[in-house]
Amino acid sequence: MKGAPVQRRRTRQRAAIRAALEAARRPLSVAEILELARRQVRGLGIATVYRAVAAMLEEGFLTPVEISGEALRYEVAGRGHHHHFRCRRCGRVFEMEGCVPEVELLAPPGFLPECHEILLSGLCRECNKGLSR
Amino acid sequence: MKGAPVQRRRTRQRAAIRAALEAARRPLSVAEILELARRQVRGLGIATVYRAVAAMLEEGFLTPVEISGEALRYEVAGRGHHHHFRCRRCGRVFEMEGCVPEVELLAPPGFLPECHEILLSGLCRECNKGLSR
DNA sequence: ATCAATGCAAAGTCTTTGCAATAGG
DNA sequence: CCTATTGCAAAGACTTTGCATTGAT
Repeated sequence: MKGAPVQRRRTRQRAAIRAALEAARRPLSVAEILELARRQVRGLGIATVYRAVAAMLEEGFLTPVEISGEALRYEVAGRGHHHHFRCRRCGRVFEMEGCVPEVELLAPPGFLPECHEILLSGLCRECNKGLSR
Repeated sequence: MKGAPVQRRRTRQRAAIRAALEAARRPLSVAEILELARRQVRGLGIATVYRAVAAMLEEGFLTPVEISGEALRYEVAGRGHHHHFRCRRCGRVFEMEGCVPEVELLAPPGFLPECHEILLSGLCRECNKGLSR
């Protein structure tokens, strides 16, 4: 159901968007991407970000990270299985390594778990430090 | 900063909304609440659902359940700590008992986890049964 | 020279708000 | 009666789409 792979073109906009996502090392929302990428491409339009993100998701460069109610975020794909930590103070979302596969044992009888997501919330290092001293 | 507790009134609309949430035994989205509650109160407006949900959140009757990207859902509060299972086939979200507190050990050094969410995805009992036979 | 990609503005969604009418206490 | 609540419609916030123009190849 998927036509030709569509030939992409390298544009300043998409390069900036890609760079922002790679540099961030954490999931970014469209608004965050726009803000960061605009530093390199002034006048960058929000629609362009949405379209670029859609294209990058399609090509598999990005993966959606859907954090609780908040705006959908995107991160560079292929970083392997991992989870996230959201800081309740600064609102940023960070990647965490490691996993606790046993969580799938929580599934009720008859249910078939195929994958899982773990999200911790609290204070990130910076905010934790800032408050405690 | 919170004025008087505000006196609530018992209306057919809110009763229907409350009943829908209690009967469902699982987190419902605003759209789901509207659909279910309309069976009892025809002409129920979506704005009323939003306002009722907001009021119920404020009084602590409901808790928001923010499942990955999808619409925010709400469930009756006070059922104790638990997690959720989302069926990728029928889209419903179920409650799961139990917990794996060790997940908080995943937090990076310096980070202070305060709470966590675990979401399993896969097939619910009905969908799993339906497919395997 | 092509046509993918862009920027702007219009169009959609979903959620919130304004307001006159309704109805609970 | 008083005013919280409702339903409708208008207003917002966020995302998608249409289209003429730009720019990568």
